[in-house]
Parts: sequence; C-alpha cells; structure tokens
Amino acid sequence: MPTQRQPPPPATPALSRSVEDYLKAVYHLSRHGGVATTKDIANRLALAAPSASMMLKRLSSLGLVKRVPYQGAQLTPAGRRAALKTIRRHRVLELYLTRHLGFDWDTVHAEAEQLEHAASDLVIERMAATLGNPRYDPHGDPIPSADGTIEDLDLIPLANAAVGLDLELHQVDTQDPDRLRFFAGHGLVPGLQLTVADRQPFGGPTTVTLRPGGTRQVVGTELAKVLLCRTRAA
Amino acid sequence: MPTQRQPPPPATPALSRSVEDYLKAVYHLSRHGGVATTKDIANRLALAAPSASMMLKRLSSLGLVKRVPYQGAQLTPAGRRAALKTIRRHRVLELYLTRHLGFDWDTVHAEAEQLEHAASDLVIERMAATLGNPRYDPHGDPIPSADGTIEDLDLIPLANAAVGLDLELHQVDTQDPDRLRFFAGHGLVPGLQLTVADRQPFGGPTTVTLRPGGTRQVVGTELAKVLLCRTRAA
DNA sequence: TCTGTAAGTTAGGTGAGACTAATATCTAGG
DNA sequence: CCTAGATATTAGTCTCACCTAACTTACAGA
Repeated sequence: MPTQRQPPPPATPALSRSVEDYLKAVYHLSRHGGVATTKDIANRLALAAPSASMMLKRLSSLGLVKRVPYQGAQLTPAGRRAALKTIRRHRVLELYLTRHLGFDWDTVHAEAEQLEHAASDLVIERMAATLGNPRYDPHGDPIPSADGTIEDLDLIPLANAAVGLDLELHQVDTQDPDRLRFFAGHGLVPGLQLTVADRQPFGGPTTVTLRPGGTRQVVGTELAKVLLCRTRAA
Repeated sequence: MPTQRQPPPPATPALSRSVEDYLKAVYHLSRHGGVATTKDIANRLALAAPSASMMLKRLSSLGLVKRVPYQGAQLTPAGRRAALKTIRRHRVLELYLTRHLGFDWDTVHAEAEQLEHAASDLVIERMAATLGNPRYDPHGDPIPSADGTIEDLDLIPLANAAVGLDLELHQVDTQDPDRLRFFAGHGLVPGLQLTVADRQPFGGPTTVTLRPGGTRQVVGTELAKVLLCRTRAA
C-alpha cells in the first residue's frame, strides 16, 4: 500500500522533464562548436519555435544557458553539467536495457528517453555498477562519468576515411530504428574491424572489407557518414 | 545522439502521471468496501482537498470513477483496470529493484513510485519475465497479472490472530521505511513461519515464536496490525 | 544599398494541475 | 429538529509548457 509522497525535496530544485530535454538539445546542437538556434532546438524537440524561444529565455534566467537574442544559445558550465547528467542517465539506461532486459539497440533510445527523467541517481549508479561502469552505450556513444566528464575521441566518419585505411567502427551516430536495424543486419556494429576497400567518386558509396571474415560490404554515403571510426592504433 | 520525438501516439490516450496517482489512491482507499472520500484522497497524495475534488470530477467525466458529490468515489471497471495496471508496474518494479539492483525493501517504494509512470509495458513485462513472473512484491502484496486480475487472499492481521495459531507471515502492509527496517531487522519478512505465543490484554502486545529457531519476539499492537498472516494450510 | 525571406520574438490564449479563500452540505450531539 | 464543526465544493489565481498569429530582425543577393 502506497504511503504519502516523500517530502524531502532535493537541495537543487530538480529540473523539469522539459528543461532536461531542452538542455540535452542545446548540448547536442552546439556540440561541435557554434550555437544552438531556436529553430533547430524546436525541430529536434518537435515543438513550435516560440516555445523554444520562451524556454531559452527561462533557461538563460536560470543560468543554464547563455543566449544572444536572434543569434542562438550555448550551455553555461551549470547547464552543461545538467545536460551531461541527463545524458549519462540516458546512456546507462540504454546499455542496461540491451544487456539485461533483452532490448535491441534500435528500440532502447525511445525507452531511455522516458526513463531518464524518472530514474533516481541511485538507480542509475546501481545499473552502471551492475554493468561494470561501462564507458560506451550500445551505439558507441561515450557515457559521461558520474562527476560530469565525457570522453572526446576524434573519430572519422567512414564516408571520409581514405581508401586502404584499417579502421575500427567505434560509434554508430543515429537513433533511427530502421537504419540501426540495417546496420545490425549487416554486422556493422561498434567494435567491428574493417578496411576501406574502395570509394566511388562524386559522393559515391564506400566499400569496406570486414576484417574477421573478409566479407565485402558496400555502404551508401548517407549511412557512411554516421559510421564513426577510429584508426587502428596499432 | 537523440532523434526527433517518436510520433506514434497510443490508441488509449495514455493517462497522465496525476491521473494514475489518483486512480491508485481511489483503488487503495475503496479497497475494503466503501468509497474513497475527497479528504482521504487528498491526504494520501499530499494535496489540498479542492485539488482532489476537481480531479474526481474529471475522472468521473472520463468514466474512470463513479462519484456521488459530497459522498465519495469508487472506480468504474475501466478505472479499476487502469489502477491495476499501474499497481502491476509498481510492484514488478519494486521486486526487480530488490532482486536485481540491490535495493532494500524499505527504499523501493519511493523509487518505484517514480518509475511506474515512465516504464513502458514492454519494460515491465521484460522485468516480470526476468523475475519468473512473480506473484508477490517484496512486501508480499500480490502483483496484478498483465490482464488485470489480482489475487485476493484473506489474511489475518497478527494483532487479531488467536494465541496458539500457527501462521505464515505473508504480507507486511506498510511502506514506512523505518517500520520496514525494524521488521527486517527482527526477521519479520514474508514467508516467515511463526506461532502466536501470547497476547497481553487490553490491546497489549503480541508475542510470537519464530518457527525456524524458536526465537520469541514481542510485537506491539500497531505493528502487529500490519503483519498479515495466513493460517498454515497444513 | 535595398529588400525579400527566413528565422526569431512578442502577444495572447489554452489546458493540466496545483493553491487559497469563500461557500455549501452533511451529520452528530444536544 | 437544529446547529456546530467537519468535510466538500465552487470561485478565482498561479505556474508550466505548449500553441497560433502578428510583428521584428538579420542577412543574402540583385
């Protein structure tokens, strides 16, 4: 039988679901330098632009975002910390769901998107411990540490890798279930060793040789852009 | 990297967190016959009475509750189904957290209270399957089945059990962490076999003998009321 | 330089879900 | 059977988070 709601409110007022989602959006959009624009944020969250505009003002007054009207926004250190915390939850959940509850990598994103706002820190840390404090989620995205640092490998998209290079596929940078199923179906998952065998000119497809078996695989440019690789550090 | 929010909205509009909480409250309060009053609902959810009053009107117009103004409310069959679904989530989560993530039975209630609104049916069913489709949560509460049926044992509070009876402690009917820690510390957990050794008159404490070792244990009346037992069907 | 258009912002509105204050109803005790 | 006190409801606000419509700004190209 449920009891009264627990009174103890956290010292930090706890950010709302919406605020967490906006912070994540700003984080991802301003990730590679530059600022996050109102329109891009609204698109990413499937909201109307004025909603994003208003929220950016709020986030700015909360000190989570630095905003220049009509230009865009970037996270402040506090905003970045909050965003990374949410992202940690998300990625730990994704990995836990795949490893311990039998989910496929194409479905975990949506599940984690809900759970990330409800799971307590304790739940997340228990999951992380159970998983052996993993460094990457099922798609190869780095999991921010509990203290808010995140690894920043420089990976090269397969689409840009020179022919002849020996690579390790490290990260699959999409959450689209159809694309993810396609990749998994062709063995293109993080950890795969491959060699760039050929690339057609004028933005044509890339052919790779999968290292374990020598299988050849043709990958269209759009897909090759999201296959992020690391050169074999051997 | 997150994608757009998934568009597919469920056929059943999905009840809000608040609605789910109210339905659970009505379920529990009207559980043993009778109706749930505005005041009791408000108390249980730590809200002001007018909030509960308004919500009952809404639930009534949604066909989830049957309400007589100034008298109280009861669940309709649809409301009961919804309540049991939420309760199933809650109890599966409680058990999963204790069995697989190392939580103690005094802390799982609060965690599950949050997660029950965010975990999808699929997550819950995977957890249930992992647990072997359990029938009871860590406190001995029956877990409603996925199709909405719930076991209704008739248990007797230890406080009412006749001296001399051989009993099995089946359910600990509190969510108060302090009481739960106390019970666990004295071995008073579901499954325990015990005999009622003595009871002081005028609402005095009950003394029990724990079956495995013969240890004697004195239990005050307040606590003995929430220790729900089953007579040994031997 | 000027201007058209895309992007951003302001204005005004909605619904959910909460609150306080004021009012209405119920019911036990006298 | 009448009234005091408890309980319920209504009335009026508030905040959050969204919307559309209208207006403002920025900037690229003629």
